[in-house]
This record gives sequence, C-alpha cells and structure tokens, in this order.
Amino acid sequence: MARRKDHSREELKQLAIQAGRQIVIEQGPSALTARKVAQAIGYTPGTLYNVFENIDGLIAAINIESMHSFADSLRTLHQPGETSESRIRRIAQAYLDFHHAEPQLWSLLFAQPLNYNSDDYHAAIHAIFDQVCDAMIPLSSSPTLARQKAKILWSTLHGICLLQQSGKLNVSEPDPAEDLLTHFLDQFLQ
Amino acid sequence: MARRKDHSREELKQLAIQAGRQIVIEQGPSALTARKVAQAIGYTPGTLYNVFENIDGLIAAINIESMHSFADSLRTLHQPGETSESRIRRIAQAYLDFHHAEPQLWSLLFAQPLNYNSDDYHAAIHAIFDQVCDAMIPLSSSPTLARQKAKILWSTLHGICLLQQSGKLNVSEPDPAEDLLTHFLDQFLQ
DNA sequence: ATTAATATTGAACATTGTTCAATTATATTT
DNA sequence: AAATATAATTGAACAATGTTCAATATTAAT
Repeated sequence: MARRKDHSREELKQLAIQAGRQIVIEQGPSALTARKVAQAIGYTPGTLYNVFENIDGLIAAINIESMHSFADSLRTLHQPGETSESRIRRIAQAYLDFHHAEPQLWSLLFAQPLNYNSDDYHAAIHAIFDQVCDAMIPLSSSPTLARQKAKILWSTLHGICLLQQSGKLNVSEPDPAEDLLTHFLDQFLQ
Repeated sequence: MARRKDHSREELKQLAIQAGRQIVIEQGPSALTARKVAQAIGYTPGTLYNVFENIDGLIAAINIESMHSFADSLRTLHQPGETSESRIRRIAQAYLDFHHAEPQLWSLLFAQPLNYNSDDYHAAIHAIFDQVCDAMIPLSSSPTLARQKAKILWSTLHGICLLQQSGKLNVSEPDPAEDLLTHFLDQFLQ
C-alpha cells in the first residue's frame, strides 16, 4: 500500500519504461495508457505520476531508450577502414532496418508529434545525429554543409518510412523503401 | 429538435468541415473534438455521427479539402513554357509555403498518423501526386523512375517540414528549411 | 514506543469518442 | 384535415482516457 519500496525510484522508472516499450511493440502507441503500464508493473496509475511528470514523460523516456539503442547500433556498425560513402549507406540502411524491425517503436519516436524537450531528449538526439554528421564531413567542403547533408538525409529517411507506414509508397505502383533509398543515395552521394 | 432540415446532409457536412478546419487552424489538431465542432455549427455531437462515420471521418474530410486546395494551387502555379527543373522547384517551394501558411492543417494532414482509406482520400492524394509525377517525367528515363523521383521528393519535403515543426532543424545550428530544400534539389535535379 | 517521513493507493474529476432510445418536425396517406 | 409514416435531432448515458490528491500504510528516525 505505501512505501513498499520493492523498487527504488530508478528501478520503478526502468520497469515502467520496459513495460511501456513492450505494450507499444505488441499493441501500438495508442495502447500505451497509464493504467495499462501501471498494471503491467504491479502498481497503480498514481505511482506512475510520482515517477513521471505525465504520460508524455513516459513516452519521452521510451523514445530516449529507442534513440540510445539505435545510436549504439550505429556505433557497432562503424568500421574504421570504411569509405564515407559506404558508411552513410549503412547508416541509412540501419534506419530502414530499425523501422522494419520495430515499426511501433519507430512510430512512437518519429511518427507521433511529441514536443517534450528535456536535456536527456536532446542528448539522445545528438547521440544519433552527431554520428550522421560525422560521417558526412569527409564528403562535404565545410561543417555547415555536412550538417545540412545530415539533416537532408535524415529528412528523407523520415519521409520514406512515414510514407511506407501509411501505405503511400504504393501510390500508382508499389516502390520498396530500399529502392527509393538507393536511388536517392546514388544521386546524393555522387 | 428533429428534422429541422435547416441544412441538407451535404450542407451539414460542409459546415462541419469548415468549422473543424477553423478549429484546427486556431487551436491545433488536438482541439478538434466532436463536441466543439457540433457546438460551432449549432448542432449536437449525435448529429455529427449521422454525417460522418466517426471522428476520423471528419478529419479525413478536412484533409481531403486541404489536399484538393493544395492540388489547385499547384495547377495555378503551372506555366506551360517553364522548364521541368523550374517547375519542380516551384512545386517544392509551394509545399514549404503550405506548411508555413497553415502549419496546423499541415499537421492534421501529414504529421498525424491516420489510416482512413476511402476512394475520396485516394483520389485527393492522386490529385497532388500525379502532378508531381508529371513534372518528373521529362527529367527521367522511364515512368518508373519518374514515379520514384516523385516519391523521393515527397518524402524529403515531408521530412524537412516534420523536423522543422519539432524544432529538430535547429540541432547543432539552425538550418532554414529553404536552404535544405535548395541544397537537396541542386543535387536531385542533376 | 512514539513520531516523522514518504511511498502507494484508489477514488474522484474532467474530457474524450460513441451509441441509441426517445422526441419532434416534416411528408405522405387517408 | 386528421392520421400515419418517415426521418432528423437530441441528449443522456457508457467506457476509457489523463490527472490529482486526501487518505492510508509502511518504513525510518527519535
């Protein structure tokens, strides 16, 4: 009932994040409710509001984990001897892979408009973006251009997955996301 | 109270669409509730459900209007003597202009995951997409490639506006959407 | 043992989308 | 003109949402 302290505040946060993550994976972003998460971890809704400011805070925490996980996979993927072009191509493919492997987590992260700006959120974005930016530097004549290229690539990846998710890549005729990405990169990396 | 028939079914639909549109423009997508729309047109929520299947049906109707309006603006913009490259650039700029002029309508249309597939919705998408596709044909060696180019351009525009809306074009340093678009098109239209 | 501090609850509130029997205004028929 | 049929509109009701917070129960400190 009170002060069970089965789990520390931080443990509780992690429990909620993992439970929420699983709910999103299995039932989609719209199934992520305070009551469901609370029940999944054996607590009540009120407790969640002791740990998170509100439900967006929980969403943000799940997203931050998704971003760090993706950032890690980008780091794993990086091979020192690789050409910049190959590195970019593999980063881009990793993005599509993430979307394909976890479409619901991707939706929570990118397809749902959420404006929750914390330092942690900002840091998680940078953990990804800085790697993309880095990879662009050898292909660009200035850091500014590299940053712009990184943002363009990111925008295109976003857009492709967004259109794919809503079935709009099938307008007229179906075009696989991979084909569009290849076509795009062939020009973009010329 | 009953069978007032102040308005025909079609008039009622138009009233609801316009009222809903205005609510979205002024207060954003999350303010679009059945009760608010009903009150704005002097009816009750129940009546709305006589006209639309559900709230997503109303959202879809507003989106369809947005799309046809945008498709019209693309047609207006088209000048026969123009080069294909210039035409594409102006189409792309028109997209950014729409986003800038009506960010809330844009959000309802593109940034909110909505899977409402009706023939009307499909037709409205084509009213836009076919023009983009058309414009790409002179720059492509096949209709398939033109269609892919159109989808890539569309994806990138989507992504740029999405990132801009969530402030993520300001990561590291701010980059105006127009600059990114120019940079992208300079390579994409080679 | 008593007290203080705090983690947890669970009921409550406002808002959502949505349904549908009841009601009432208009058409149609007699 | 009266009676009947049809259909538009209501508004109360339901379930589910996020969120709050006084009450309560458990642990820590005295």
